[in-house]
Amino acid sequence: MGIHERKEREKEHRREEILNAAQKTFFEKGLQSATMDEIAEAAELSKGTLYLYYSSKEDLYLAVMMRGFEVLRGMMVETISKSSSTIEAIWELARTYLDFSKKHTNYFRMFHFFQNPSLHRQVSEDMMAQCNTRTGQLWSVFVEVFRKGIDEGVIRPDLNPMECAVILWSSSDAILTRMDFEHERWKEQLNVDLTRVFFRSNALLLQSMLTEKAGKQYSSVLESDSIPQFS
Amino acid sequence: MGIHERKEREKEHRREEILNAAQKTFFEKGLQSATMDEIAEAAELSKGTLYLYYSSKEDLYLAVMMRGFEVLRGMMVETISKSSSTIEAIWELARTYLDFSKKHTNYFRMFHFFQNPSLHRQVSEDMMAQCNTRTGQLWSVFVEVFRKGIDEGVIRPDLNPMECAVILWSSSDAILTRMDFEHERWKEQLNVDLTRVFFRSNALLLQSMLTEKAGKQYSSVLESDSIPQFS
DNA sequence: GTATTAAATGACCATAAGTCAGAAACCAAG
DNA sequence: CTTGGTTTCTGACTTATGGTCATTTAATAC
Repeated sequence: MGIHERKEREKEHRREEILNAAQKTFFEKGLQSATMDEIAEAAELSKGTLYLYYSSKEDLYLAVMMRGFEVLRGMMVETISKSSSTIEAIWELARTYLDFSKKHTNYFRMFHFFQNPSLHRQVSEDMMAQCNTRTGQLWSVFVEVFRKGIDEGVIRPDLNPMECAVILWSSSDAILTRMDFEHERWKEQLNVDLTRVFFRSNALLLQSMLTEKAGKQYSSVLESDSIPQFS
Repeated sequence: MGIHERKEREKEHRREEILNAAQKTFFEKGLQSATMDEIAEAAELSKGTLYLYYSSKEDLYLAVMMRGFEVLRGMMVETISKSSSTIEAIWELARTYLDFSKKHTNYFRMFHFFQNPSLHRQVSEDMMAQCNTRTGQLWSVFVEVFRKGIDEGVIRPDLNPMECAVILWSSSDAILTRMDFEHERWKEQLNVDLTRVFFRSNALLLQSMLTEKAGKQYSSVLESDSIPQFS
């Protein structure tokens, strides 16, 4: 009988509907200000039902956030497929994160909640484990590119691909976060264009990561005073 | 008459006592879990009184955080005074931030709440302005060192001191945050030592920031596979 | 048609930030 | 010392909200 299967599908569908309602509400109001009653109303369900599918507001928030991981991963994979060299791929992956932070700011902001466990109050072990698996997938995309770069002899062999990934990603993330919240303030009060700083920072890091050989090839691009352009 | 002055002093003293109680409570429980009733009890005052001195829990939290700014600024100024060259000063300032994040983790974590306005619900304009003034003081310490480096010809003249400061600070901050929350996970599951990554990241950035002349002088230090050591 | 299981409900509970009318403490003047 | 006014403090109360659970409703099996 297919009844059991149909019920499974309906259950999954309900989970998705709740997620849609939650996403809409969280995007509009943020984690703190969105209430479970609002989400329930948006989902046309009672509050109690939400708790049959997600064990806390924070879990629900992280479930929405994971959609962001998927979006970002898709963008990253596409970027890699379009790049014609490993160095270009690394450069463009960082730019992809910039694009993501601008087009999907709501997801981008959600990441910070996940990354800062001191903000967690009701996050379940299970949800945390799921999120960690997903971030692992993201990391591996990025790490692989560096590994390839080292194999090809364009990235310094004394560097560890994982280290490179952490360094470039962390620095990008930090600047994008600042950009998100204070782009105007820095621009107007301090005359600093954080977008420019973002590319500058990546150029400086990448420059130091290149082998001597690759350095000669790419130095003119990376040292340009305008934003480096590969393609 | 000195009555008015005495009352002012007492009022200031009360403010400090409340801050002490709040610090103790926030350090133990964090922003979310600490309650105003607990803080009131620790301060041996009623909850209502707290609101005569601070207009919200979040304002009180930020008031505690600003003590952290002062501690960090003191450490930074001392580091500069002990450094025998500008490059060493830059390097050691980053290390100082590492030390701060380890010795004063509670303050360090508070900084993230301040830097992420999407977490703010009841922060007053006034408190925000005070915090911004203080961070401005911190930035200027760091920016001045870069300016000096450019003047001395050891930092590339095509770089802007403010940009350099943002880049090095942001990247340090991001790695220290990861270290704070996931040092063990990265060490054990991925065999990545984030402390090493921290120094690596700074070495890579600083290397690219140096002028050719200074590069020759410092390259051996910055390219060493162990943690660079200036003094 | 009836029993059993699954899904959904919403009144209810507990917690906690913030308020405010009144109490208490303090002070100056007579 | 007393009185009246001012400042400071209090804690019961209001309001908001995350999470629960006994009960209802719906679906399925027999």
